[in-house]
Amino acid sequence: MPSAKLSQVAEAAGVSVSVASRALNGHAEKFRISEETTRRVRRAAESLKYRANHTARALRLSKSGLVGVVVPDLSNPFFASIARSVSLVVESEGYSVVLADSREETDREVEVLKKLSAREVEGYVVCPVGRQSDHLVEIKQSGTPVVLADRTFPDSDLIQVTSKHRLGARWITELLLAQGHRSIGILQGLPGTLPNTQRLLGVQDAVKGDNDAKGDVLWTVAGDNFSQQSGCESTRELLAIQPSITALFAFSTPNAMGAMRAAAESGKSVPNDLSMVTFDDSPYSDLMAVPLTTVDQDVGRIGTTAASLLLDALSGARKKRRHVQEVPVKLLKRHSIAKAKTR
Amino acid sequence: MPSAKLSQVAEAAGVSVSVASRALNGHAEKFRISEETTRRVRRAAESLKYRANHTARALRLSKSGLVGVVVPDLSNPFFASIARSVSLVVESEGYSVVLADSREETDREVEVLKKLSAREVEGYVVCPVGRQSDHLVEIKQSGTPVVLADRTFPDSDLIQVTSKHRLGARWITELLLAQGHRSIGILQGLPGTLPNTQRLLGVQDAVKGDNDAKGDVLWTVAGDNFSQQSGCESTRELLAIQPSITALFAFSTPNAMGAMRAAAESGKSVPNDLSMVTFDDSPYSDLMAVPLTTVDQDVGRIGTTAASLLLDALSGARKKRRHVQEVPVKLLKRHSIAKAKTR
DNA sequence: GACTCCAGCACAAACGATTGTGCATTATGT
DNA sequence: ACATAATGCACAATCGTTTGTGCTGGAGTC
Repeated sequence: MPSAKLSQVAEAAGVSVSVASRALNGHAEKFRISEETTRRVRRAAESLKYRANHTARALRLSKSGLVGVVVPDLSNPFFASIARSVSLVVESEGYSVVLADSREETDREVEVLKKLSAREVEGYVVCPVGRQSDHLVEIKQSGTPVVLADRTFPDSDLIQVTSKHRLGARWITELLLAQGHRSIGILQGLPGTLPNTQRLLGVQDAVKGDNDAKGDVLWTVAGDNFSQQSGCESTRELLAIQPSITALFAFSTPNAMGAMRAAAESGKSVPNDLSMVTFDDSPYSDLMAVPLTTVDQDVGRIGTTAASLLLDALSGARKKRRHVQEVPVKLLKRHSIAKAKTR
Repeated sequence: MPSAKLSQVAEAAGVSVSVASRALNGHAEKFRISEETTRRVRRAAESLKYRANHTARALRLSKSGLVGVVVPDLSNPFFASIARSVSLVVESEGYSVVLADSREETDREVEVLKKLSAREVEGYVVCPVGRQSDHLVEIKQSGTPVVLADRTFPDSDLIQVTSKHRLGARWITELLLAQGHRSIGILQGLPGTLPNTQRLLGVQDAVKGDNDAKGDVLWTVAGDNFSQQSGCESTRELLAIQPSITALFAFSTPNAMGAMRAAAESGKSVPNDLSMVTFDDSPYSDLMAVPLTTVDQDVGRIGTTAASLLLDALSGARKKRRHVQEVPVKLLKRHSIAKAKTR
């Protein structure tokens, strides 16, 4: 049942469409519509269950009321949570979220962005695949606000929000150092992305900041992606090349999971033979075979601040805040760190 | 940069808008546009980077090209995966997904559905909160296709897709019975919802089908929701009232997690003192302290079949298939079942 | 009583596409 | 050569809103 049109409301109220429109949109005073007429229109609208046609309005105002959210993988709870908070926030301002999944492929990312732009979304929240930002700044320059979340490009002047990766990595590395670990394996995320480089820096911060830890050796290895699979293989490799490591810092939980499997294969027990920590918490981390000590990102907050930054941009508010926002992280100490054995 | 309008393309090609429109939409032959003209229009469109304005087209054709997806909680990987597959599938037909999260509240569900209808979405995939379906059949009757996923209402004639809950529950219960368990606790999901009742039936099927298992006792208890919290509390309660149970069947993984905690508190070890199985797999189930034996739903397939059923309905295809589709489940045998101790 | 003035509303033009119909011009048939 | 048909395109209405402007009638002023 195509709901009532404005013209029907107008007719029912005995006025013209223009009056009906203004009455319903609160422009009554500005256009000198009498209170009584306004009431009549309101009543007519209600009794006809009038709901303004978004499409028509969108066409007239060139405001679609849509914001695009694009994530690399919606089945990843991290991104799903971001999408969720964004949706919840922008919705309160009358916007709806149209969703796109880039499948971790940059090509698809630019493709879905094109599709979204054809839909005339008014703004984007995107968790970029990671290394390229040209297409994103292009969009921004074309006038549509873009806010980045998680993977960011500080060199661009895009609005962006991310966790305090560096600080978190530093903290958790300090934990490792404090337990005497001097040979630490690092399971990287996607090299070249901001979270990854920041975390690497954080690790170095910790090492440099610790006088005792001079000459510490970090062995880093990179997987192709965030899967358990890749985590397992990389760890196998690492353990083969450098069996002396006493601790492993995985940059993602699935990677850590894979690492645990690899450790088990090679007869090392966690945490006794190999301490293990990770970035990114999973909902079940504390129920794992060995509860993982992790640095936990505040996903919800990433999403909500991204959303409100976008809303600011949409309402044309000057950005009072810096163009890159960092949200705090938390250290979750559980039981995957043991004292380093003397070698 | 508001991309080129059709009128500009037309002008550039030296034709009228109507010709331009038809040329670009493949109606050239039908309306006797010469090939040469068609080519000119095409070239003009390309060089101007013309992209049809979705909004205008939507208004004219009353086809928004949008489908609404509403889920109770996007941060739950189960629903996120459904949303993802739906998005991926409908996108290939030119639709986009607009997302809504009902926060497990029926009120919000009807509210977001209203919003979506104001946006003139052409169809819905909804994972209902669970017990009420009136508003959904109402939408369907108003002419917009609705496909239900997961929680379904077989009595309505809505199109719906769900897992073989009954069969899965039967299988896994049989596993328990085969190990001699005769007193089994059941941690229900949302009572009154189809998955829940079906699973309950499946459990009974297993018991009735086993001649040895006459007089078996099932102790069921229901939590308020699918949280660990609720699983933990319910289990505490259950163990207090009925300490003799030797196995526990949780209808969701978070519930099972909570149950494990409760078991630990009361000094019972899993699976030695208490076997535990669950419905719904979590991505990390096999890395848990004790890898859980579960019946695994094929989430991706739920999503994709829901999506294609919706596409069928949108294209006006007669529904050749039954209006409720059941997708297969898989038994994942891991290590959370032990032989029942003789009492 | 003729003047202005203002309240209160209606008209009509957009927004950018699709589509039924009309009008030339050329081609065909006899 | 004349009627007819086919070809190739342009006109204009339409989808449902919003909004700049114009119109009307009654009150107020002198």
